[in-house]
Formats: sequence, structure tokens, C-alpha cells
Amino acid sequence: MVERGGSGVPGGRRKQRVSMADVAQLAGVSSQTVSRVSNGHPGVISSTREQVLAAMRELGYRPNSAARALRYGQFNTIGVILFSLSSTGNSRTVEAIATHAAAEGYAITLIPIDVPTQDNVLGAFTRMGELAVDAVIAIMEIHLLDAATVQLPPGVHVVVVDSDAGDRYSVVDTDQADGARKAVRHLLGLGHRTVWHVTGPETSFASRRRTQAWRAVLEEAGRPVPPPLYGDWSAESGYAAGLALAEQPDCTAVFASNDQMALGLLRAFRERGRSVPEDVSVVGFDDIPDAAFFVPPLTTVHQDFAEVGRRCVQGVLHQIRTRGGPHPGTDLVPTSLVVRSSTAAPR
Amino acid sequence: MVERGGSGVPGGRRKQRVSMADVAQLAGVSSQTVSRVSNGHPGVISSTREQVLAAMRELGYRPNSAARALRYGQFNTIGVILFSLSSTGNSRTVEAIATHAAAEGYAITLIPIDVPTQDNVLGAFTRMGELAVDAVIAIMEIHLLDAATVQLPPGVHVVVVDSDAGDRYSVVDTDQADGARKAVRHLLGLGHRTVWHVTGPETSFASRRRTQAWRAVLEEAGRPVPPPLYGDWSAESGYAAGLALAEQPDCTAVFASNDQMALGLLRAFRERGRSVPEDVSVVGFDDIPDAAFFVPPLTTVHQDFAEVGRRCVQGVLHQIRTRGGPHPGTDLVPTSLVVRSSTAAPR
DNA sequence: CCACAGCATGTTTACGTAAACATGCCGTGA
DNA sequence: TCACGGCATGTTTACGTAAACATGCTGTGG
Repeated sequence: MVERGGSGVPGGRRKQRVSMADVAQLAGVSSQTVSRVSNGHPGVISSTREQVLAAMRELGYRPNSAARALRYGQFNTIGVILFSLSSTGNSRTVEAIATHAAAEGYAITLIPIDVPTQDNVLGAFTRMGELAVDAVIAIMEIHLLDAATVQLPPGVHVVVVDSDAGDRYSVVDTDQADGARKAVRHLLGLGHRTVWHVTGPETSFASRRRTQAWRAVLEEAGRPVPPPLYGDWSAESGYAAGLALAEQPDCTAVFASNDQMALGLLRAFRERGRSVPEDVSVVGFDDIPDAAFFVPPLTTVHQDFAEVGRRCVQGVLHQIRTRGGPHPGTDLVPTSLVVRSSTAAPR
Repeated sequence: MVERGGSGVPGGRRKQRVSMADVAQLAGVSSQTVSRVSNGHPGVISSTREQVLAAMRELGYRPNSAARALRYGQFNTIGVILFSLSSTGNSRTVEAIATHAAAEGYAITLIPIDVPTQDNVLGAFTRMGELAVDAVIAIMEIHLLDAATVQLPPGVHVVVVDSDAGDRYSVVDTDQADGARKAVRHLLGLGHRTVWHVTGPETSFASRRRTQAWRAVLEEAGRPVPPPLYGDWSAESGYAAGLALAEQPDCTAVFASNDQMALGLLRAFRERGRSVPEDVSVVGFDDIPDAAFFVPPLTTVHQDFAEVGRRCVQGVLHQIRTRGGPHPGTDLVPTSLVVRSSTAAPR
């Protein structure tokens, strides 16, 4: 049996990949005509076009994107840098970015950073700079970013999520402060004297913004501001905070900075015999799909991650297409409060 | 004020991007020497090397990956095709893939498919074929795949997750059957007469495999096989199943095909006044981080997604490096049972 | 003192594509 | 009948990189 390649190209030693020249030869035209057909240019008579298309089909031709990119100086690819896909928010944002980018003919290239140190961020941006990307969407905090973006070649556009750098970068984010205000006001509106708070990690801008807003609402309302408990987004840290809060007899309402920590709170309160919502009300943030099935179903602030992703893509594409420089400004996506059964008036 | 570019290159109309030729000119050497320095080749005297490096720094040179890819016929990129990042399993697998790929100098390009139709899969593979990838990791079922992989150019390697196509493709997956057996045997071992089951979606191979194993264990043990309840991975579908199961007085043990559906079960049982684990034991699958904080903490089958991702990358890299054809075979990652508080002996 | 080995560096070329420019043919109008 | 316009197609070239080959210099051994 003669050795055969998968491509069905006859004639012994086949080339690794079919090029325009191969198609041109088979169709009996020049490679430029193949190029014109491939790109749908006008000015190719239909009989010629058909011949070329037939030859393409027969050889299984596909354009070489590296050559195209070299020619055009564009890659039709957007890079995404983030710390972790583990959080619901990040993975859903990335998914939305990928979907919308695809709709616009862009692929996305992912670089996750396992340990969020300045060095690793720098390295990731350096790699992005060497990679074939036209733009970068960074899902991280600004202070980690500033030194890093210089690693990008000029002409690579940047959009940032989870940051307050609207004066220098194009920023898209959920309206964290507004969401947190809704949560705290909801609890105060139910008649709670004040609201305790479990924060996210210090390194997250979103978390700090939620904490600020929580404090601001309490201060505006002239309520005492209890010391915040420090979490790290994980259910486990929420659980630890819950065990501590269960010891505070005057704690009747808690705003957790995300749903997973709220889940930890629920478990801790249950273990300590404090009923939710009868003894303590709990509000989360994110509205992950599971939140409706917590025990009890969680009142939380809904984030529209898909919209954040959409606007990120829109932002970078606008920069790419207008060849504009950084287009500073902050684009905030609104939130909504979803009231379920984990909140009630104090008794 | 004179118009200035961001690159700091003096002299009016700068080029969009710094090339080797620019560096060579500044350093007073040929571009080939720059290439040698850039790639760390030996045979460049250190004084020359220093000059070139200095010129690179001054101009902010970075290699053009498109030109490199064209030259080498390799892109150092792995494509990943999947249906959704929303499921914990997928997003964590992708994260592991990205991390390990990065460690090997490969970037990953993501193509999510929003609606899992044959046409969309075909389209995704077509786009992958035009994209700059050396290999593809497909996280999906085989029957959606077969027609699609022909869209890839010859020479693009494929590794599949969530499939039983070990005879034709290189498959990496969690050992679904073994995990399911562990779950069901655990429940039988506690003294339950039989085990009810909530399935995942019909379109998931992982789900079908778990269901098969559940049935097989019951049959081997000579126990009655209750009709399975059909879910779709969501907590909501688990909740619906739970409401139905709560009506079955002889139901004392349930194996849910994932943790989110188990969460739905827990809520349904609670609402219907059936205590877990006193009245009903529940086991999930996945061991998502939150599972330890469900009410009660969930007994579940732990999947090592990171290991799955690692082996995927290892698999494609092996194919790339040996230029081997598809390397059929199935590589199963073991699971472990994590016993928490949602299971107990029947009373 | 010269030939030649060995090494640092330069020159040519190819990778696949597509813009820019060139060619050649057909039809139309004077 | 011929000049010219317009159109289908072909030829040349550049994109940035790096292998392959060429050059020229330095030092050493006969």
C-alpha cells in the first residue's frame, strides 16, 4: 500500500498545506485570480470563478491566516488577560466576549494568570505583545496594569474591566456602587437598624467599590457602621465570617460581596441556629444561577455579565476600526436587585 | 505641538511596527544578526549582541508572530471548542488547558458555540480551520464531531473531551463510570435498598456514562432500577426532579449527575419537609467548591478538572511534536468520593 | 610567510497573500 | 479601419522572519 496523506493530493510527496499557488495551477489561472475569488472581489468572470472554486474544493484549500495577518498587519484576534476563570463572573464575561468577538469575525486568545503578582502580569502582557493580537481586554485592577501595558506594542488597543482607570483607559464594568447601594437600601428599607458586610479580596476593585458604597449608604442614613469582615470571594471565607457574625446578637442583616460568600453565611447561620431570614437577613451579589436554589433562596444583586462582555468587544472594535488611541471613559452596566427569600423585616 | 507616536521613535512618519530591519539599521548590523540575537543563537560576539539588544530596547522591538508563523508553518496556538463556559467543569478545564499551554509556550484560542447544533459545530470547526491553530481540543460529544473535523486542514491535531471516540480520536476524560459507581456503591453500602437518579442532558456523553454506570451497579447488586429523572445540569431541573421524588415515599437515596442539580434536590426536599440525610440521602458529582457549603454539605464525586486539562495539552503537544497522526485511545482521569453530610444510613 | 580552518557576520531566498501595476483582448464610435 | 476605453487576468513586489549559503577576517601550523 502506497503511503497516502490525508489531503487526497495525488502525486507522491505532497506539501504540508495547500496554497493559492496549488489551486491556481489546478485551475489553470494565476494565484492572484485565486486571491480575488477567495476574497470575493468583483471582476472575475463567473466561469473562471467556478473553476477556481472547484479547484479549491478538490484540494481542500484554506487561506493561511499567518500570511494574511502578515500582509494586512492585522490578526483579527483579541487577547483576554485575567486571573481566573473560576469565578462565575469572569467565566461568563469571557464567554460573552468570545461570542461577540466571533460574531465580528474575531477570535479570542486567553491568558490566565495563576498568581496575581506584578511580575506575572508583566509577563502576561509581554507574551500578549508577542502574540498575534490587535487588542487586549484586561480583567483586572488598574494598579497591576499600569506598568504592564507598556509591554504592548504601540497600536494594540486596551479595554479594562474591574477598574477605576477611566481617566486613562477605556473601562467597562458593572455599576458596582449602584448595585451595593441597592442591596444596603433594601435591607434598611425592611427596617434593619444597620447592615453588616463581608468584603471580597482587597485586590479586587469591584470588591472595594461595593464596600465603599455600603459604608456611604450607612453614613448617609446616619446609621452605625459595623466593622467589615474580610472575605476572599470563597464560600469558605463567607462561612468563617458567618461564624463570627453569629456571635453578634445585634446583627440582623448582612450584605455579602458575592453569592458564594453568602452561601457560606447561610450555612454558618444555620449551624449556629440563627434562622434566615427570621433572625438574620442576607443579601449577596452576582445572582449566580444557583442562588435561586440556596436554602433559603438568596436575595442578591443581579449583574449582567453578558452585557459587560458585549461592551468590551464593542469598545475594542471601535478603537481598532477608528484607529483611535485609548478612548478614556467608564462605561457602567446597570444592576438590578433580585428579591428572594433570604431577606425580611427584623422581628 | 508636533504629532507624536507612542513609540518614541523620532523622525516624523514612523512605521506602524518596529521590524528587525529597523533594529538592524540602528545597531549597524544586518537583520540576520538581529534574528540570531532574537532567537538566542550562538555565534554572535557579545559586543554585537549588546548593541543589538540595546537597539531592540530603544525601539521597543517585538517579534512579529505572523511572520514567524508563516516562516515556520506553526502558530504555537491551540484552539479550544466547547459549548459553554458556564459549567464549572468546562471553565476549570479550559483554565487548566490555558495554564499548561502557556507553560509550553502555546496560546489558546477559544471558540464557544452558543447553540449546540450540528451546523454551529461545523461552522466553528470551519473557522478553526481558517484560524492559526496547530491543534484543536474539542470539549463535546463525538456525534457532533465526526462531520466537523473534516473541516480542519490536514496536519491539525485533535484531542477530544467528553466522548467515547477512543477508537478514532485521542480522548481525555474523567472516569465517569468509575465515579458514578463510587457514588452508587456508597449509597448501597449505607444500607439503602436502591438509588434513584437524576440525569444530565441527553446530549452529554458524561451524563449518559454516569447513568449507565448507575444502572449497571444496581443491576449487578440485584436491586430494582427506578426510572431515572431527566435533568439538564441546572439547579432548576434538579429542583423539579426533587419535587417529583419527594412524592415517592420509598425514595431514600438519590444520585444526581452533578452538584448543581443536587442543590436543586436539596431545596426541593427541604420545601417538602423531607430531611437530608435523615429521610433522603443525596450524592452529587463534580465537587464544585461550593458543595462543601450546601445545606447540608454535599457528599459528591470529586473530578480533577485540572488534570484533565493538563492531559489534553500533553496529548496535543505530543501529537504536534511527533507529527503523529491521531493517536487513538482513551485517557481516563480517576475520581474520588468526598463524603460529607448529605448521606446517611436509612432509618 | 602563506594556506587554510574556523568563526562572526552579511546576502539571498522562501514562506502565502494581496495590493499595485502591467498586459492583452474585445467592442464601440469616429 | 483604427484608436481608445474598459475589463478580465497576469506579473511584480512587499509584508517580517530565518534557514541556507556566501564572505571576509583572524589566528595558527607547516
